[in-house]
Amino acid sequence: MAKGTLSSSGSLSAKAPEERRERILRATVDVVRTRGFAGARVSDIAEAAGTSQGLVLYHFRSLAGALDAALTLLEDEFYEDLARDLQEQVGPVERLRHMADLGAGLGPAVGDWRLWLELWVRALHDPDARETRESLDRRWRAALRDVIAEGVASGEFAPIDADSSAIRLACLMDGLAIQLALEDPDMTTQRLADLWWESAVIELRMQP
Amino acid sequence: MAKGTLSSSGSLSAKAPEERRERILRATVDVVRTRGFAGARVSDIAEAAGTSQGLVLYHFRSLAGALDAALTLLEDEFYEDLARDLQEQVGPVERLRHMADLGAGLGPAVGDWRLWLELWVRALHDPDARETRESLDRRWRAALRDVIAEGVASGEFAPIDADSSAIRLACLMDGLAIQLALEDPDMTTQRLADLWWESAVIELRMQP
DNA sequence: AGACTATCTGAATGAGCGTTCAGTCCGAGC
DNA sequence: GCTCGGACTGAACGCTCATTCAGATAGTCT
Repeated sequence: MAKGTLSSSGSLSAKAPEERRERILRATVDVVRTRGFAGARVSDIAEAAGTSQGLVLYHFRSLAGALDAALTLLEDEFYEDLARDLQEQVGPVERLRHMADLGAGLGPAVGDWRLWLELWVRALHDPDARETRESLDRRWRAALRDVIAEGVASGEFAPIDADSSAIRLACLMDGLAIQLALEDPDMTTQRLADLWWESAVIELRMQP
Repeated sequence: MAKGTLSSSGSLSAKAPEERRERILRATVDVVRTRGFAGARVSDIAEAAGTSQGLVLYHFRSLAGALDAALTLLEDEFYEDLARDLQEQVGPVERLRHMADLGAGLGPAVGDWRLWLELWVRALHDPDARETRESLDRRWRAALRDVIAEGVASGEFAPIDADSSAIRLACLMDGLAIQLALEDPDMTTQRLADLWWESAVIELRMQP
């Protein structure tokens, strides 16, 4: 047997606790996704993670602690995914087109818009959530603004104000995404991507 | 004394119960506004209405019943306000401009966007709320589409597809409103109205 | 006046749920 | 081998909160 892991009798002693913690965190995200922040119970999380309620409270200090931890996990992953995804694209038009797909949920990042909705409402009453959501939005808008500014500089977009356009397009994405999250009969992922892209084309006066 | 009211000893007997009910309903809306759907307690409603908890449950069958009733009240008032408000304006440009103000909360109607956010999240998990929100959005979009179609017909707007434009502009309004509801530092009512109007001008290719 | 009903109250009930805790299990170091 | 401590469990505690209920009040009809 290889002695790769630290402890002799197996990977349980050193790895298991962290794995467990991770599982609980994932389970928390899942529960919030299906039940919402307001409906998330410790017992739900424990069940989804396949552990006892006690362990959830052992790793995180309270239910609120688990929810907060899940939130920061989401935030970190969102940013990493976004940065990595955008770097893979070349040129502002490509990048912008890709952002349309990301927002629509066609890409791997961004995740579930229902979670965003939940976060927003939590932000109405919880300062921590407010912080998280502001940070997330800032990053998303900044990414958008940078791409737009890049296109303006390269002449592919009209010389508009990148900030105004970014905020408008970001907000439009939010608004479209709401319909998607709520399963509005008039909205699909494809339609979201298309509508948003059309608006971007008009807003930035792109040439076909 | 005038004998205008039905009962002899005063207006209490015939009017008071309905007034009380109304007060409770208003109180429910207020509580949802401040505490959110998830945070609304029977005791909060009773206190805000100046009555006992028992009465809340007497008039509506349960907490959920009170919340539902408050929701339908909102829906009805929204529609009435919107219809009346738009009738007062003449011409599509005027009407559209007015809708920008309404959405921004500058007008009397529409009410508080925080309530809309709450409704959306409730709609994620509650079928009744989903129904209500879909109905509300349909009406709002229909109003928007009608105004746009009117402008297209009169030549004041470019001959675009009224449906697509309506959905885009409606969603943009939602997205902008979220930032407002969440008190995003980059958003004010005025900025919301301006940003939306700019987008409408671009989208519909209005002439200045 | 007396009975009946709608309205209203405040206390009691009981379920649901977060948190605590006493104790088990097991690897690690002496 | 023995102890120590982190990981973990499941039962128990206590609190919050929706709902129930027994009764008070007052208006209405006979």
